[in-house]
Amino acid sequence: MRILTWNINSVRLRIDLLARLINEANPDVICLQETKVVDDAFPRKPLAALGYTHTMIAGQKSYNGVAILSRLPLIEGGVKDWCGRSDCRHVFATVAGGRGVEVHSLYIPAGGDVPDPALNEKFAHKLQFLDELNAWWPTASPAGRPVVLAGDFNIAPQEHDVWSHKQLLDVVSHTPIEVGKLAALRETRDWIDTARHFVPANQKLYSWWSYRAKDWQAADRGRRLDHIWITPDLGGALKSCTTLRAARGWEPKPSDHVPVIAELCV
DNA sequence: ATGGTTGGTAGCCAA
Repeated sequence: MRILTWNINSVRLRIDLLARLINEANPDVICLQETKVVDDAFPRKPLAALGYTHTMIAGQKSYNGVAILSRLPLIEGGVKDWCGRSDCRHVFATVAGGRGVEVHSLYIPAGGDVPDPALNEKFAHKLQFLDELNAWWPTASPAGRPVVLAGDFNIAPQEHDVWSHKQLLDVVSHTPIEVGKLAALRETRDWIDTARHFVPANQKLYSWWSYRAKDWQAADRGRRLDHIWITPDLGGALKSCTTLRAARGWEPKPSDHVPVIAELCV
């Protein structure tokens, strides 16, 4: 089973790039973030024509929005709300058949610009969101069920998940407080970071490059914000994890995030 | 030190 995650930054604007991605990566399950569309206007028809007839979608006007698209039937799915908001950042569903893998598409708040929760409500929201996830995961989903947690976490946890560790220590996405909370989240289930399972910690690895750079490829000031985590019971099934760096240059109008794909023998 | 771009949607807000 090939599971892909992508912050698509508008599913309607990039439906043709999504078709290209499907053609190149051949995923069975697709987790999207920042779909930016209400459910009634989600482009279901072109995706059904490509074989993705099973969907779990939570969207709203203008902002956020997550989805799971699958070739295999989805069962027992739902939407999770955090921080008392219904802002469409988390959907989940179990993929029928095989080992019954539970897949989550997650969009953690970006957190604004100022890395101080007392001065910046968005950063406070991000930290509270992480605290609530940390409290929930130890009790979530039935024991014994394998889980894939995929999405835009908006945090680059390791030194070489950013272009300059020193220069980004005070930049939201790489500050010690949020990195610490993400480390706590990893401990809730002993999650395996699938990308780093295959790429050594001393090697740079990014999934996002800002639109603001004149030449993203030349500057290469990226961050690894997009992740696919799996529970340890899937460790033996993990065959590969690929970050599609080339997608940052796809025309027209690439997303600022690139897809990440994990391959599991389940 | 600062500003740089993009998407959704109609004013700026969010990333």
